[in-house]
Amino acid sequence: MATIRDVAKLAGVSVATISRYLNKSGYVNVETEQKIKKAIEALNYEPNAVARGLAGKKTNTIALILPDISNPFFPELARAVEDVASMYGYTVILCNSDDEGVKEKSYIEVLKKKYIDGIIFASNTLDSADVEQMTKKGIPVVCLDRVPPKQSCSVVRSKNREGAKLAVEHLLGMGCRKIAHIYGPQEFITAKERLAGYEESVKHLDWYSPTFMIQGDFRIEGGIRATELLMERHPDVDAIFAGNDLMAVGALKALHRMGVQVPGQVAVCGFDGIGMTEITQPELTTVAQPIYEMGALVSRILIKKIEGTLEADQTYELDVALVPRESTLRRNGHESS
Amino acid sequence: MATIRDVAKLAGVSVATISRYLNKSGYVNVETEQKIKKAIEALNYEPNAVARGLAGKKTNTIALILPDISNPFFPELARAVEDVASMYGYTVILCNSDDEGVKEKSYIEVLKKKYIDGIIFASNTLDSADVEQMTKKGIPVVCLDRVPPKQSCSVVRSKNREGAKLAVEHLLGMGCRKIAHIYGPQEFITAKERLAGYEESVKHLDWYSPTFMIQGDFRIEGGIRATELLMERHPDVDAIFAGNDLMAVGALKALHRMGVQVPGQVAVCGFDGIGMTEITQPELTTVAQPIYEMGALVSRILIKKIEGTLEADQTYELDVALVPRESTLRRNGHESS
DNA sequence: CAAGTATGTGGTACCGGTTACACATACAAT
DNA sequence: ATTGTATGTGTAACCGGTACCACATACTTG
Repeated sequence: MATIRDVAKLAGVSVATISRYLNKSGYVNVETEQKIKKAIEALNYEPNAVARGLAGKKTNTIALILPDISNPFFPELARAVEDVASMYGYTVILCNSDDEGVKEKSYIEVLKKKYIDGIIFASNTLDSADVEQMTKKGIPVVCLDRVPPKQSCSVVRSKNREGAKLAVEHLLGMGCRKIAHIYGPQEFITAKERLAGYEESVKHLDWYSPTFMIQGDFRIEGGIRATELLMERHPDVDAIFAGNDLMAVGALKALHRMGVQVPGQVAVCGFDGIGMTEITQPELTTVAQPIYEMGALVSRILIKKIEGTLEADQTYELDVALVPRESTLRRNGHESS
Repeated sequence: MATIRDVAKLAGVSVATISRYLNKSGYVNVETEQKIKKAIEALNYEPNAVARGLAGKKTNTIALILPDISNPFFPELARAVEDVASMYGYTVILCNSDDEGVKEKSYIEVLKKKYIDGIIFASNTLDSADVEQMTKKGIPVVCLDRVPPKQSCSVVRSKNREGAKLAVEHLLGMGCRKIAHIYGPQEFITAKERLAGYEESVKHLDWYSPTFMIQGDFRIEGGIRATELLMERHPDVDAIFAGNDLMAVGALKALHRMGVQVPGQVAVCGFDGIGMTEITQPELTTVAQPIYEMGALVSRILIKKIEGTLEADQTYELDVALVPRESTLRRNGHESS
């Protein structure tokens, strides 16, 4: 591998000139430029990114810390992040935290040592102190969907509360009368907000009772168990709004096992808009987040922060959209109990 | 951030000694060791990975090049790769090639400049010349499921041909009489081998005809179209073996739309064992590859190659297993045509 | 007692870039 | 003629480590 000094020698100029040429910083004579071009060509020279990183403290690398890439929500997000990053010349490091603080911290340690340019957090646990510490040290951070208590970094999120309301309204519009909610772990702000949105939408209804709200775990298994519990407790529910799609899938599975017709007897609505919702039978109505857009946005924001094009930290709230599918399809408003 | 020179000064020794201490290379007196420890503690010193990379040409970073992380086969794989990598102190860079040679090459360029320690290819296009060129330059490469023509690197794959036979035998055992196959793009060796396995298993049967083999695209959409075509051409098939799970899902969808009962009228079997197979209705029988194990293995092999613990390139063939589920469940052997 | 070996440490070149600064020249404005 | 500004280039320190080599001691061993 040729080095910048080889190029300098061959072109008959100094390394400084080569460097200026490469980075388009400072003056370079047109003729000199030609000579340099030829030399680079001849030597097949490629500047060494590590040396650049050391000298310039910039590695063109960002990290994406998420709970688990095998969670179906994240692949699309990761794809978006990487697409945008590579468009801007950045490389993406993947980290699975399992939502464990210890793992997150240890990743951060390593990433700092590697002069990573910035971090995207789609993982939960770290508090605003951690984030502040990062930004203090000059490492830009952008959070996704999980807000540190005090606003200490840019955040991209979507309208969970509104989404939950959309879901409830849709179900009501479909003629459902008793709508239960399976909510996710309350450490997750998304779970909390969706629950809040649900509660707000239904608390004024005459059938309302806290017993219609059941805890799940944001995974299929938890959706199954919650549904079993729910149907035992309230055989009269005619709709389930799950806090995410995985639990909705669980609900579908559980109902199917119990021989309950979906949407005939019970309608089911999820949240997130992951691809899975299109392959269930019946296909799942869901409140879709613009997952790809979120990833692309979060990536773009991070890069802007890195490159100094972005001033203040900001929160970006993206719209969600109800995607009506078969799992909530009812002919008219009067099939319920 | 403290540097090694700061530590040296505080501990009253030279940087060489600090370096020896850090890397456990060469002698360090026990007392000196104590002093160094204290100094490191006091300064909160963390060795700079980039500087190390430059000096030692080792970055403790590997790259995973795959077609698309949003393809449901890959998240689990990526997770396994990253788990093992992080266990050994390596960091993983994610690259989506979309199976396009241009993108692959451009990733490789960047990765080389970054002194990446090794690459895992789960992407298709590059030929053995490319791979050889890499290994010549000292960058270890391990391929997954996609074999370069000439063995020029270690390969992890699974028994596609045998898997296809398992599938056919299973379907025959379930009493199916006319088994069709939707095969994937023949650029993929996996598609080719599965098709070959199918053909071998059925060609001696009296109903055998090439018209039972239909091209798909390894995605849901292609599975749907292939199934439509197939059912039109052969309304008498009673089983579909799809070359991967996504196409099997497509088959399921298409059959459902046509009002064909699964498994009653047509049994469906997939290949891969992705999570999706458990959420379809009916749940999908599939020939499962040990996806996580494959990822873990490929990662472990790469790291061994990097660290020189591994001598010769080798091909690892992993077993597949038929996972019988509802989509092929038939009471007895005589429901067919 | 001389030579050999294990232990312990420091000096410094090097990895391959970036960049501050000094210096040189050309041309325009005062 | 003098000052100023834009253009163009080179020297060398620096980023923060690694590692080769020289050198100093302390014990063995023949």
